[in-house]
Amino acid sequence: MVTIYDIAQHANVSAMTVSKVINNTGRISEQTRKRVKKVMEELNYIPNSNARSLVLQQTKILSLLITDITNPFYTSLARGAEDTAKRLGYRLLFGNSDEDYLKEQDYVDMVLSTRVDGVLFAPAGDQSLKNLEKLMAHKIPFVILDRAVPGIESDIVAGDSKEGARKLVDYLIELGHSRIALVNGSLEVSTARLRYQGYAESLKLQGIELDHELIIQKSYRDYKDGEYLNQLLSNPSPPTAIFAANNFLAVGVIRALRERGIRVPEDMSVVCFDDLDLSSALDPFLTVASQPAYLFGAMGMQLLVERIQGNSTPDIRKIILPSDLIIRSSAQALTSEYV
Amino acid sequence: MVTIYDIAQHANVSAMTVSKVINNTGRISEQTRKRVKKVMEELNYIPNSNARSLVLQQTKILSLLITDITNPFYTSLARGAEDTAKRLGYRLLFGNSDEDYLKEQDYVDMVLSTRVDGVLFAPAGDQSLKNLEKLMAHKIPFVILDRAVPGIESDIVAGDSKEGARKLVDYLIELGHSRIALVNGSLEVSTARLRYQGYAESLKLQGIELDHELIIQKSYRDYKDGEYLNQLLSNPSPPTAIFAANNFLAVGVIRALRERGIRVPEDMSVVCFDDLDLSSALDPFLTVASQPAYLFGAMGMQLLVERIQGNSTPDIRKIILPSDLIIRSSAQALTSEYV
DNA sequence: TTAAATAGGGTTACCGATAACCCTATTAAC
DNA sequence: GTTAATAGGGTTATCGGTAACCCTATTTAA
Repeated sequence: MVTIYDIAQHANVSAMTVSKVINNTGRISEQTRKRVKKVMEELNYIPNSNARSLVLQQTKILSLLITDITNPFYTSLARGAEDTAKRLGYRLLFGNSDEDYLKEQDYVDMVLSTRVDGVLFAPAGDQSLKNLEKLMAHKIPFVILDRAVPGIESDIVAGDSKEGARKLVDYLIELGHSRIALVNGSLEVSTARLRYQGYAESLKLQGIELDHELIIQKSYRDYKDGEYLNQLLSNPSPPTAIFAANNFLAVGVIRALRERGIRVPEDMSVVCFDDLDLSSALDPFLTVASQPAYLFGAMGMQLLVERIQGNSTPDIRKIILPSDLIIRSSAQALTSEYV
Repeated sequence: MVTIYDIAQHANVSAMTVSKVINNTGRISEQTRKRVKKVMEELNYIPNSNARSLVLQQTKILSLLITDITNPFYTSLARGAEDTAKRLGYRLLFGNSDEDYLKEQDYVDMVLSTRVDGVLFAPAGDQSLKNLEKLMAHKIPFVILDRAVPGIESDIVAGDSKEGARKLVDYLIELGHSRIALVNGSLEVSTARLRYQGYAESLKLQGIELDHELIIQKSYRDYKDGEYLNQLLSNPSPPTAIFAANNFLAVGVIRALRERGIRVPEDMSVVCFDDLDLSSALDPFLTVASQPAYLFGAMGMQLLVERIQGNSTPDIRKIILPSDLIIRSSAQALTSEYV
């Protein structure tokens, strides 16, 4: 590999002069500058950012950790983060925790040893606390995305899960439903808790009693097994609508319903959090509370870089992005079947 | 940040001894080893991989470049690559070219300055040649994914685009269609060329004349504008089926058809390359030639690491993964409307 | 005319880790 | 009892780049 010393030799200057040309610092005559640049091109010089990082104590690498790279919500978020990072002159190291604390921990160690300048962190859940504390202990700036973690005070970009849930459940109630099931993620995840709260509040405000028999808890990821539906359906007074706490769970619910010969929305209404992008483009079917995923990434990155460059207030900033009720056809009025 | 010198001081040994403990090299007594390890834990030591990379001349970072992070094909591929990289002890730097040669070039420069050990490269198209040559000039090992680039001889993992296209078109012909349109990606992309060839061959073998009026060329990404459909539909003898060269194009085609009040499959059959994962799970609708995306990433990564570690033959390896015809309901027999 | 300022560029030490080699007590061998 | 091995650990140079400081010739100001 070509180094500044090679350039220096060919251009008949010192290595320091080459460094100055590269960084546009110091005093260099136009003549030498041109000569050096020419040699750099001829030799195809590419700076070694490891060496540079070592002395500058900054890598210009940021890192983005998401919990599921196959979920369209996170890929849109990733695109927002990447676009913004690039615009601001940073490289981006991706990581995928698969909702697994151990993978997350591995990833944190890796990130620390890479000495990244900052981390955009979508936590797997409350137990991510330990991993985030590790980042803090090493003074790595980070911004949390999507899921708050109790015990951590930091910049955060999240959605309004409670409000979104309320919108969805309100909508179902408006349609005449009162037996509404909730298929939720783990309560170790803040968004699942908030969506539960939104669900509960909405019911309460409408005078509908909360029935714990109608609440299922799963993981946001394992949507394939629809076993739990049997429990819901064998209820003496089964639900007429299901609120799935995220897109994957909704897909699981709908598949499982269809396998049992239950039609959506004719026999069962289904709504969920997070849109399905391509799916919805292909077939506008699912009624959802859609979150501006791209913005999550873009704004998070913006906050992170501001924090790193020190041109943000020391105050912690919490950005809550609204979600949007998109009414399509997976839920219908309960009375319509009698029409 | 804690360094080996801090550890050395606290443990009352030299920095070299610490290094030896970390790497399990040299001769160190069990006693000192334990003492050093204890200090490392107490001080929360994390090795600086930049410093290590500098002297070892290897970073243990690999890089994955894809052309569209929102396309489920590439995210599955990415997951395969990441899982495998992790298993083999490498970190992964992601990049997203958005099918743009310039972004791709930026990314190559970044990758070079990071001194990654190797690159998994899904080229934007034939003009990626220049970017790949740059990697070669700097002796960075790489494996090409998905799209061959004329002029580059390297390890590659790709799908059997011609065969997949043939299967799809054969199937349409079997269903009685003979006016079959092709909505293709840019011919600067090898997969688009091969899918065209498969299409053409299939028609020829069945004695159907190829009609250039039925062939549309777009980019794999810009599926939103359905303008071209007007051209197809105003044909004196319009198509009864459309073969879209990838999933995004198919979504665009179907949306545009529906906007025009044309039903799929009743009025128009549609098939395409690449599955839609979640979409298909939700609603098994699109008939597709599905590629094992995860395997693309996993095998590519495997090849790359073997190449880097030098335990592969010097011969170039080309792995062609088959695609699978999945018959669902977006295409139907032409005659059925007369039934 | 002379001192001070400036332009243009070089020296040196250091970032954190490792390779290659060296040194000194023990221990083993004869 | 002496020599050769070996265990256990230290020294030094180096990876590629940059900060801080230094040096010298020319220019500028008085």
